Parts: sequence; structure tokens; C-alpha cells
Amino acid sequence: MLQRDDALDATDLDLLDVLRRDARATNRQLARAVGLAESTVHARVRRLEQRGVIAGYEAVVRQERMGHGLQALVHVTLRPGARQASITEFSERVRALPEVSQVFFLGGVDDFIVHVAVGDSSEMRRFVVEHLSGDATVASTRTSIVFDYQRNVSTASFD
Amino acid sequence: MLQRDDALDATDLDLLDVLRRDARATNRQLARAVGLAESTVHARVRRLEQRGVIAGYEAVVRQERMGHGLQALVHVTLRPGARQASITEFSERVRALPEVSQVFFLGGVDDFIVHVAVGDSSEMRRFVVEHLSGDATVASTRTSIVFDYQRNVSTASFD
DNA sequence: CATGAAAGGAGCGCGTC
DNA sequence: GACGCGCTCCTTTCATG
Repeated sequence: MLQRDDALDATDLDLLDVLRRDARATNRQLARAVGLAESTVHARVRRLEQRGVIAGYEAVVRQERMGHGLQALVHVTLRPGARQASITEFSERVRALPEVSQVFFLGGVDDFIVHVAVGDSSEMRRFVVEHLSGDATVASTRTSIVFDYQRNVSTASFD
Repeated sequence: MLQRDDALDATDLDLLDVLRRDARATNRQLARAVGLAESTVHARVRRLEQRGVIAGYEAVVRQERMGHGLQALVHVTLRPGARQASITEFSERVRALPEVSQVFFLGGVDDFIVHVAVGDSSEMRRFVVEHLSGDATVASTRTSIVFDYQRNVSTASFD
């Protein structure tokens, strides 16, 4: 779409693989991992960034260690009559909330799934009532506690 | 468990905030952001890592640029009789699949939600049939296309 | 494209407050 | 805890194959 995704070669894939696990890997580590010189690796990584294959580098935070021990997925159904503008507005407002980790906008059924991390169940209730079910465009919500959560790769937000 | 979560102070929160957006921020940048000396900031970040508040640093990859243009959330319901062992096994097997970005294990209804990124709809179908609905412990699946995806923070996998 | 060399920046430990 | 200094290591550019 934006750029040609003219094939990444095997070296690029290897570099991505290392950087996905450790965004702070040094050039030297990367160079050793793929068997090329540091300067070469440096140029390749820069190119991956410019092409937008690498969208950024993020620290991964354990929410539990920050007093956010309780996570949930909240399914949100919007009112049938909700217009595009209000859907967009809703989505952006929710996304900006600090308790929100991710937002999925699902096709077909004007349905959102919101991944939330809070301190305890009373906070969860407050959050859902205040920011989700209380919203005029929201028809209903359904909250499911996250008992276990595993992530493989950091997938970038859509543009 | 590991360490007490003896309160992070405002400086720690600021540091996390910067590192969440850019895991490769230099000590100098961090020092300026919080108004302390580089060596101080360095020690603090180390401590956050050791305490497990920072679980790691990851490159964020745009799946679209890697030929994974189609994302979906697949709701998976397991057979009522599924035992703990088979649930765990299922979850670990699914997690290891390269198409899988994240796995949520939801409480209450022995229900998983799997975030998948693949190339196109035929691949999606193949993936679901082959790895999810084809599994003996799976009772049913429901696949929803992800039209939009926004992420705020990188939440760590549970231990 | 890949490379090594060279210079400027950054990481990081330590002694001091 | 916070600090600054100094040593080491890393990043980044550039001329060259």
C-alpha cells in the first residue's frame, strides 16, 4: 500500500527476529547474528525503519508490577444507528484512556474489543461503567477477565 | 512474588513513559526528560529491569509490510470436558504458531481469544481449520476480522 | 551492497556527597 | 539516592572494493 513490500531477504528476517526479542541489541550483536559487518547491519536496520517494517521500539512493562493486576477484555457493541463519525470518536476516546492497552475494531458487527488493565475489580467496574457502557453510542458491553495472556510478537497499530 | 511492588515514584513513571514510546532512548534523553543526571537515570532503569517492571524491549513490526495483511480475532470455546492438562497443552501449542500474535485465556467460560495475522482469507481459513477447529479439545470457533487495531502500551505476557 | 577504519557519542562503574 | 568523571564500548559516516 504505502511502500512496495519488495521482499525482505533472509538477512532482514533474521534481523527482525533478533530485534523483536531485544530491541536494544547492539549493532555488534546483530552483526554476529547474521554474519555481516556492523556497518552493513546498521544500514539494513535503518532501511527497515524507513520502509516502515519496523514501526518503533517499545519497552514491555509488566502491568502487575505497576498496580494493574487485573486485566479484562471488554466486548463493546455499538448502537445500530451509530454513525461513522461517532464510531471514530468513540474509538479514539477509548484508546486515549490510560487503562486501555489495546483496541480492536472488528468488521461486520460494529463491535469493539478493548483490552483493559486496572488494579482490582471495583476499578474495573468503575472503568466499564464510566467509559464504556455509559457512552451514548454504546449498546452493550460484556467483560471477561483475562486469566492468562501470552504474546509472541509486537504487532504495530494500524495507521 | 519476585519482588515487592514497593511503589514506583513519579520519576520511575516518567522513565517508563519515555521508554514505552522509544525503547532505544539514550541515557541522555532520559536524563533530560526527568531532570536528573545520566548516571542516576541509568541506575534507575537498571533497577526497573531487575524488579521486573520492565520485562524487555521489543521492536514493533508492521505485519502488513511482511505479507501479513489480514488480522483476525478467533474466539475459541473448548469442549466442556477438557481437562487442565489439555487446556494448557492447547494454549502452548497455539502460542507457538508463527501466525499467532497473542493469546488471551479468559476466565469463567474456558474460552480463548487468539489474535492471528496472515496473508489473506484463504490462509486464514486454512489456519483456523488446521490449528484451531481441527483440534480435539476445541468445541467451536468464531472468527472476526480486525478492521482497525490500536495499541497504547506493550503489556507483558504473564509468567 | 558489503566492508573496515576513525571519530564522536553513549553506557556504565566507582568514589563522593 | 544523586552526582560527575573516566574508561570502554557502540554508533555512524565515509571512502573503497
